Amino acid sequence: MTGTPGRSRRSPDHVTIVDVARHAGVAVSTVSYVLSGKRAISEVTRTRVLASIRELGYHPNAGARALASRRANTIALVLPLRAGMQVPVVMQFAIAVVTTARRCDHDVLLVTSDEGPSGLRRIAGSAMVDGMLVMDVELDDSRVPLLRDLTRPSVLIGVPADPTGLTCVDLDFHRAGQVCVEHLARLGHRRVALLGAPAAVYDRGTGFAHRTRAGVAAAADRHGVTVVTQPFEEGPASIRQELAALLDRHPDLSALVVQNEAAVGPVLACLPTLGRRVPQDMSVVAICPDQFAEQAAPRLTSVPVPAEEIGRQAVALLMRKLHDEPVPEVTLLPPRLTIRDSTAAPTVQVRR
Amino acid sequence: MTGTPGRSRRSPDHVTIVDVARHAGVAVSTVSYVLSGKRAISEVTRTRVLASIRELGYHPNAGARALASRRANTIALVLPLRAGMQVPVVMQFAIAVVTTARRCDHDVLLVTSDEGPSGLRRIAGSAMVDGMLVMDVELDDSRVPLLRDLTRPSVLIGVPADPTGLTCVDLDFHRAGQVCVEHLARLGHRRVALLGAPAAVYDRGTGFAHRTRAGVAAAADRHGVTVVTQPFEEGPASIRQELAALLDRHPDLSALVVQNEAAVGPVLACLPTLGRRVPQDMSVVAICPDQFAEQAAPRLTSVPVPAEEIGRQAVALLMRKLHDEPVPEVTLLPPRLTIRDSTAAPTVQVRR
DNA sequence: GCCGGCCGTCGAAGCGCTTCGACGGCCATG
DNA sequence: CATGGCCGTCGAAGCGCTTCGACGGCCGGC
Repeated sequence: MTGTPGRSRRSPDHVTIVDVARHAGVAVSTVSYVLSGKRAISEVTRTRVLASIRELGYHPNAGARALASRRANTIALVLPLRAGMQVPVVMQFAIAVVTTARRCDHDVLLVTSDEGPSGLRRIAGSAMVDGMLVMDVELDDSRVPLLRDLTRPSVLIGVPADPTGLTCVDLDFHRAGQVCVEHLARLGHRRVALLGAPAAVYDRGTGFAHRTRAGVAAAADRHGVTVVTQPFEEGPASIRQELAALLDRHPDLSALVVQNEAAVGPVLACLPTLGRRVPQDMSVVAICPDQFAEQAAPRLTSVPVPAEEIGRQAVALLMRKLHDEPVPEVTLLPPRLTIRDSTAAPTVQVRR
Repeated sequence: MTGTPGRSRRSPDHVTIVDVARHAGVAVSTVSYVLSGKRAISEVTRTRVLASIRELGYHPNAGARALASRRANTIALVLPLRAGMQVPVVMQFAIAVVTTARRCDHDVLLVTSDEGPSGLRRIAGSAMVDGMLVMDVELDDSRVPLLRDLTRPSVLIGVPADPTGLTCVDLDFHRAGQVCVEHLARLGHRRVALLGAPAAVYDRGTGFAHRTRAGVAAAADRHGVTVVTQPFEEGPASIRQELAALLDRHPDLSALVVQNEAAVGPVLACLPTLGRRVPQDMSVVAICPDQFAEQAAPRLTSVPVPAEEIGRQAVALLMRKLHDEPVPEVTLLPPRLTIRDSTAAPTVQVRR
C-alpha cells in the first residue's frame, strides 16, 4: 500500500503527459503531437490518445508548456487603476477581451497601470505573457517608449501623439465629434456647447478628449456653428451649478454635446429644472455607451463607444502580431450616430 | 561574428539565471537562493548577485519557476460575464484584488464565468493558478461542488446555501437589510417598501438579494413596521411606471429601501414628479456603492457595499489558504450605515 | 588541539512539456 | 525486384528554474 506503482511518486491526483502516454501505450511525444497537431498522427492512435486523456482527466501543465514552447498562451490586459467615470466602458471592454482571447486559446492576465512601466517590464520579462493590451493610453504616455522597445508585441487602446512603431485601436473620436455637430447643424442649431471630461482629463493629455474637441471644433467651423467647449467636473452639486452658469453666460445655446458618462444623467435631470426641456428647448447628443443612451429619459441621440468591438479588434490585432503578420499602426473605428429622442430642431432659429 | 560566445545561442536579449550566475561568478543555485531567501547567503555574495541582476536586467522566467516550484504565484479571478447592473462594484472589487494580490507577489488571471465549471477545471488543472477567487456565487451554484473537490484552494465572494467546506466572504446583507429598516423605524416610519433587484436576480437564487430581503423582513417584524418588498426592473420607462404603481397601491408608504444601483438614480429623479419630495414626503435608504450615494441629489443615506474591503479580505483569505493556514468558512463584513440627506422623520406620523 | 556543527556555496536531479532528428515500415516508382 | 520517399512513431535533448544533499571552511567547546 505505498501508492499506485507506475505512478509518479508525486501528488496523487496530478496526471502528466507521461501518464497519458503510458495509458495509451504510445510515446510521450506522440501525445504531444496529438494535442498540437504539428505532425501527422494516424486516426487510430489519435483516438486512443484522446480517450486516455479524457479518461485520466489530463490537463497540460501551463508552466511546462510555456517553458518548452516559449509561448505562454496568455496576454496581459493593462487597465487604468483609477476606476473613475468610464467604468462601464472598461468593463465591457475587459469582458470582450477575455472572451475573444479565450476563443483564440489564450488566457488574460489582469494588470493595473499603477505598477507603471516597471510592471510592464516585469510581466514581459518573466515571459508570463506573449503580448499585451494597454488601455487608457495618453497622448504623451510614459509607457509608450517602453512598449516600442519591448520584444513582446502590444496593442494600445487609444492613440498617443506619435504612434510610430506601435499598434493602436480606438474609436475615431475626431469623426465622432464631427458627426455630433453635423447632426445638430443639420437640424438647424447654431449655438452649441461641448460638455467634456473633467479638466484633469484634458490636462493629463488623454487622447480621446482632445480629439473629440478638435472634431467638434472642425465641424463647427465648417458648418457655421458657434461652439463653446468646456470641461465638466463631476461633483454631485457642481453639475447643476456649472450647467446653470453655462446657460447664464450663453442663454442662446440650443444644443449640447456631452462626452462625460457620469455627467449625462444629472445633466438631463437638471435641464428641465433650469427651464430647458429636452429636446424642445435644448437638444442633447452624447458620446457614451449605448446602454446608457437607451436608458436615459428621454432616450439619447448618441455616438456609442463600441467598447466591445474595440476589445475584439485589439485582441485580433495582437494575435496577428503574435503570428508575425503585419498590422496597421492605427486602426480607427468609424463612429455611428444613433438618433433617438433627445435631439430636435431648435424651436426658435437663433439669428440667421 | 556568430553571436556572443558564452551566451546561450537563443534569443539575443533573453537573460537567464545562468547568465546572472556567470556574471556574478557564483553557482546558479546561489542566485536562486539570493532571490528566494530560502538559505542564508553572505552579504557580500548577495550584493554582488543583486548587482548582476540589475545590470543584466534579469527577470525570472515565470513558467520555469512555476514548473520547478509547483507554484505559479498567480491567482484566478472569476467574474460574472453579464456586465449588468453592479458594474462599478465589480470593478472596484477587481482593482482591489489585483492591488492586494500584487502586494503578496501574486498576479491575477482574469476568467469569466461563461466558461463555466469546465473553465475552472481547466485553469486549476493546468496549474496556471495557485488558487481562485470566484465572484457572484449564487445560492445553489453549479460550481460549488466542483470548488469543494478541487485541489486548489478557492475563496467565494457571496455565500451559497451550504458553505460547508468552502471559504466565503461577503457583506452581511441580512444585517444590512436590518440596519436600513432599524434606521427608518427609529425615525418613525411604519410603512416601508423594499425596491430590490430585478426579479431575475431573485429567481437566479442570488444570495445577497435574498439575504437582504430576509433581513428587512426580520427587522420590520421586530419593529412593527409593515414592509412591501418588490423586485424592481431596470428598463428606462418601467421605473417610473413601477414606482407610480407602487405608490398607488400603497399611498401611505413613507420610506423606501433601494437595493438596485441602476434604479436608485431614476427613482430619486421620479419621486418629486410623483409628488413625493425626498426626504420630506419620502425617505430613501440605499444599499449601493458609497460613491453613488455621495453623488446623488439629495445625498443618500446608505449602506455601502465595501467592494474594496471584500476584495482585500478575499485575497488575504486565499493567501492564508495557500500557506495552509486555517480560515473561517464564512466571513461576513458588518454593514455600516451612513446617514446623509435622504432620510428624515415622516411628516405625518402614520397611525400609532 | 581536535572534533562536531554550522554557515555559505555548489552540483545535479528533476519539474512536465515541446521539438528535432532518427528510424522502421509501406507504397509507388523505375 | 531494388530504391526512394513519405508517413507515423519514438527517444532524447533541452526550456529555466528550484531544491536537496554534499561539502569545504571556520568557530567554539571540551
